[in-house]
Amino acid sequence: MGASLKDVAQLAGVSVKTVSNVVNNRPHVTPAMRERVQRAVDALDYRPNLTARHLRKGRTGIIALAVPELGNPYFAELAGAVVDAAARFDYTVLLDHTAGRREQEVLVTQGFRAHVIDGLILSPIELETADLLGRRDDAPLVLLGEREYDAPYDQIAIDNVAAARTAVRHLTGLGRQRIAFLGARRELARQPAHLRLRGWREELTAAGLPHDDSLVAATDGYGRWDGAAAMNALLNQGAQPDAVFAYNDLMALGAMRALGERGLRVPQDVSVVGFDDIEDGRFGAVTLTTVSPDKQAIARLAVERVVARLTGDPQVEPERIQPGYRLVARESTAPPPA
Amino acid sequence: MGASLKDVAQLAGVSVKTVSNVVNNRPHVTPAMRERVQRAVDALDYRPNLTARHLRKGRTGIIALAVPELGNPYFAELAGAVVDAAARFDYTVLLDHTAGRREQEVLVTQGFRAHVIDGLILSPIELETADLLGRRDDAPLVLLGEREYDAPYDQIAIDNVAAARTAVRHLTGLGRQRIAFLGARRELARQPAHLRLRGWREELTAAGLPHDDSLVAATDGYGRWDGAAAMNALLNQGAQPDAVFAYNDLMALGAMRALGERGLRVPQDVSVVGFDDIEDGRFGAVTLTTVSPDKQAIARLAVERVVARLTGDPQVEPERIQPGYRLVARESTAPPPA
DNA sequence: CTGAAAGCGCTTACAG
DNA sequence: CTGAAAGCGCTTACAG
Repeated sequence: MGASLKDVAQLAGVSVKTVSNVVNNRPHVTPAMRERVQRAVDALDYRPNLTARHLRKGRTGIIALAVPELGNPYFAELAGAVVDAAARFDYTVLLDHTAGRREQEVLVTQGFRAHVIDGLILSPIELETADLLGRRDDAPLVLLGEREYDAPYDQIAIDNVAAARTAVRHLTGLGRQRIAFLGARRELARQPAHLRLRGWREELTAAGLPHDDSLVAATDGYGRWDGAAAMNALLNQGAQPDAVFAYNDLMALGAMRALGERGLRVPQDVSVVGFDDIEDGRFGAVTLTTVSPDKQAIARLAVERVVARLTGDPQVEPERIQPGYRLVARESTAPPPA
Repeated sequence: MGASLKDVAQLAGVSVKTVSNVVNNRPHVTPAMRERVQRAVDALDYRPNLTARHLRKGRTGIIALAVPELGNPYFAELAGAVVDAAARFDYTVLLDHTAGRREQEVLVTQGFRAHVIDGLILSPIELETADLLGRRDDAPLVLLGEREYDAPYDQIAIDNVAAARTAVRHLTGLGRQRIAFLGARRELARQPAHLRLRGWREELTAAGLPHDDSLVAATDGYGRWDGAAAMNALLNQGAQPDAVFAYNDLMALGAMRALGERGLRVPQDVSVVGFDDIEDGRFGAVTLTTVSPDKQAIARLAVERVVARLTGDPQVEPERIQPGYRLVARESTAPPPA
């Protein structure tokens, strides 16, 4: 067991209050006193017990971040950014993953870790508005990502419809006409890809192109494997897309692999656009064009929001904040030969 | 603020002890009493304050995991596995990243989070034995990965020399003779790739091949970009490898990209083997042969070890535990035409 | 089987 | 400017 404040006070021959003042760098302590206490602190290798401090202050200095899947580089990269952003506010990050399952998301949301975390940043997949409305835990909660909720919580998400339209416009601008969408959900009730699918539809309409449902592939998951499977399914059904807009980069990468296995060349035969701008997309045999959300901003805004709720006026209206994004054009949509 | 034990006791008309017993599922409480207390718990939506509980018990239920970089899928995948393994012991995981910098690693190791974490799992890059010997924090520490230390701590790492030899043997078995190694360190003093480089050398010798230092490329980092840069540097110096063994998959992926840009075909012209078995390697245009460490086992062993130190006899000798690995052959080393 | 009380290690009014 | 004391919300011997 380490030394306590009391031990230090005893050794230094002062009260615990004084030691506390020194340890917390409070003013109004004479240099000589500070020096004397510091010597005792060093001698005993004293380190404050944060648990006790937190019990006293009602704060732990820990923010939880709950993401669906750490194996998805998007969330891994985002988690790294959140850890950095939190560090700037002296918060540390406790990591959860929900596997995108509603029960897990609800659990996290209901504060099963009540009192150990000060706030929560959650990127939900299946969570419903009702789950949020039934929430009783009062730790600040900030939502990330494209699911839309009718509940009084801050949410950080880029404008997914507009971003998807930008991606599709990039494709139509290349002269592509049969643009497939990969990553709709089989179960319509739980539709995270909703907004991106809508963007696809809207932009096709704007371009005077039909939106052909036989070019929409549904999946259960959002990994490389799902992308490859969806691509194969489409091709097996006889679809002949000249472009693919995938729900995310992982699926786009899987789709490119599937296209390659069938001898279809990217970008000559099929242009491909993903979403997320994960590092993987920048180093493949064919680099991937993608919609790049500003992850640093997302992380920073989320942390700032949690901290603001923790320290500020709780009556401030919850907001929907939209960080920026940009389209990064790479080889997978290099212009086809004229 | 939520309700406390005391509030519940008051409402139920019993002592806090009894409530505590019920909440903690202790035996010897009559069903009627349990029922009565439970009703009060529900009415007040009482949830125990873990901070207080932990202060009392001296444990927090939190294990820290410190990795160099979450953006590296290997560590992201490993982190996911650690979170899962810890959950089975009712521990949650607090995530740190060190950027592979010695100061950060030392900081983490010296218990700057003393008393908030029960134990630490660290994957060091630059940490030195001396840093470990100077450690004063008494929270259990388990080391991960290939750095070798002469300090009394548990370490979980596959046999890197043997694993590297397996990779190189796979290459020599294909008839390759000029096998480059990517990922040595420029600064020799801090040499994480040490063991894999030794494996490369030993296996070449065993195969009766020279180990040509002009085929060894040094880097500062271990990402895709570093792999591409190292590959380019080698090629620019006039090296003509017919195979590449990279320190990790990320570098191998970067190298493949660089080879492709120069018109060198994988596997026809150059065979490539990586290390880590990250998912990215399974879905490129050319899938990547790799050494696949058993990540589930690594995570499980690390957590078990921390928990054992926490609950068991602290006098047990620190061990070096070697989980399994296997070579996964994929397209990047498909046999060249005879 | 249950109650009253001490104590984990801090911080913070309250005196002096 | 510093000291003595209460209290954050639990758990756990100790009585009864």
